[in-house]
Amino acid sequence: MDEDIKQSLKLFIVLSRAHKAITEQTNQFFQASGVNPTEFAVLELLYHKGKQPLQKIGGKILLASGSITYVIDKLEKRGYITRVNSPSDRRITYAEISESGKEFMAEIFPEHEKKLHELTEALSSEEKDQAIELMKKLGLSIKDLSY
Amino acid sequence: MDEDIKQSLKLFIVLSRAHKAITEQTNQFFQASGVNPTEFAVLELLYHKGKQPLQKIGGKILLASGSITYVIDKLEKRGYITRVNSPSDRRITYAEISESGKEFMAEIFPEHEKKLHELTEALSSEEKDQAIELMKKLGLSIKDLSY
DNA sequence: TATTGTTATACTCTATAACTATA
DNA sequence: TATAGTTATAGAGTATAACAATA
Repeated sequence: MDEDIKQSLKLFIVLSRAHKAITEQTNQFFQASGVNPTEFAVLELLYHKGKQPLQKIGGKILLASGSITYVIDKLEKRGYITRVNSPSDRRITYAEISESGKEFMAEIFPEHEKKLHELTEALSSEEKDQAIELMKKLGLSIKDLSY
Repeated sequence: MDEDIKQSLKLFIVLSRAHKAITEQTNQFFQASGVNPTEFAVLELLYHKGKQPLQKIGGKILLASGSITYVIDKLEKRGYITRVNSPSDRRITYAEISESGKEFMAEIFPEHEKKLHELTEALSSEEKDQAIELMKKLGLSIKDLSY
């Protein structure tokens, strides 16, 4: 039992280190591309899932409404997204990725993927499948616990 | 090859989610205990490895020297650590955990471990060993890459 | 000259609360 | 009344640069 607890701590430590090692690299890449991780997350959402109400973006990225306004303002000033009014409910504003934003993502997203591929090449394809299963199981179980 | 790239992206996503799910819980625990993750990291270092030069702490936790001063000031004000001069090199200041800091860690560290154990109980002991091996391999390989 | 730690300063990100407008 | 988004404000945390003390 005591060994089990140490094992769980160990898992947390190696998981954290692996995550940190990867995100240090990706964040550096984001920064070199002129966006921060939050902005990239918003752009990725809009790029892959289409336009979204600001409220919903806040829900996915876990940001308060005032903070969303701030992030969306920045992306809009940079020309990567536009605000679009909802015709059916005039309280709602959508954020939609612009042509310029699409070009930006079309350029950096494949690089991001490629970088991730290189960063994880220590694992074979089989090991990655194993790791995916284990991390999925772990992540999902905790999401369930948090209610 | 294209599938391999998608697989790597998938691994990054599930790894990030699992990590986020866990750290959300641990950070909440830290906050309830009155410290932030950085402060906990410093305390843990001093608790388990003994006193350290401020410079070295900054290296481990990845903080600039000015930021270290800020963090150490906070912990010192709370009475969890003390500054100790080095007799051999008068430029150096050690941070050392105080009795009060030890008591604090003696109380919360086992809780932290227990919490981690509960959070990871979706995985069997064998699965955890697998996950530990995979994450270790991944994390170490990236550290090697970053030189 | 180089290194350690401090000070002063500024910036980024996020949260909170009060507000407007719409429903 | 409740919801969506904005504005104004504040705070935490971090970085940078200039500095003093020491090596």
